[in-house]
Amino acid sequence: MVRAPCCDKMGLKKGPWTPEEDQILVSYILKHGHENWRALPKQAGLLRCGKSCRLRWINYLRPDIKRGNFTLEDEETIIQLHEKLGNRWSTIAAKLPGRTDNEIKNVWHTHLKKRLKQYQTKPDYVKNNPKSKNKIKSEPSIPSQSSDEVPSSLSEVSSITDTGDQKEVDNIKADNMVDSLQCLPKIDESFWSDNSSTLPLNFEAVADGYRSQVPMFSVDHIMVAHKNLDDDSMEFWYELFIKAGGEGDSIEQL
DNA sequence: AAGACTGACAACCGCACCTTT
DNA sequence: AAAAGGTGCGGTTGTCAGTCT
Repeated sequence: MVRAPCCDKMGLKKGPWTPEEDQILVSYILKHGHENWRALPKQAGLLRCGKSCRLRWINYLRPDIKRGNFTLEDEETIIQLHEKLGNRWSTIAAKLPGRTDNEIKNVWHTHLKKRLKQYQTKPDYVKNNPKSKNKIKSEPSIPSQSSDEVPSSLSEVSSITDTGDQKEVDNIKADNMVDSLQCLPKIDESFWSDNSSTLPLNFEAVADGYRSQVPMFSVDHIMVAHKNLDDDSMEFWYELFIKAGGEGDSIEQL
């Protein structure tokens, strides 16, 4: 089946997104969700293709995205998973909540691949001598082939990919999704009246649940969903929230 | 000071898979 | 069962800021 690229249509904008476009997209998704990416730009009044909107939302605008530097632990996880899974960035991203496949892919190509290469060219006595560990503190550890030293989930993935059984890999993916969803609270009335500090930060899921169950956002819910945001980000999201039809007090009053 | 180079990251493209008709 | 359309994924490119010469 041959399909014309969706952006070939005349008049569709390409390239970097402007803050105005971001605002339109976020505001639209907060209000209506994203059931149909292809139809979304037209309905939202954006001169972009659906694919571009989806990418922008997933890689940049989604509120549950962790911005900023990767920790050493994150980097080690990526290296280990890459060792097991290869370039399956979305599967790797599923293991790192808040990180996107694109971000991980970029980090791999710009930092980790290079660093791993440097590490692998180090003499064996540097790699193997425990006393030299401090000297190479910033270097990622080479993943062990021993299953004893690999987290159970990793050895599981390893054994599955070794057999090349795609179905089982997909099952693991699905399990990861289930794990993520289990971290979310049940969204009912008590959820919205209880500002528990253990609430998750997956705003997309929270918003989806909220949209389907409650008629209008309240600023308390945004605060709950975004309790990890700094003041500037909070203000940004609050403005969008109000534009999307939300109701509530100003941030300063909370 | 200015042009060249490099690294980081956002965004695009094409393909494959999945779902719907 | 097959065609059509939508979505997700991975590879690649484009852009921009910082550094070097």
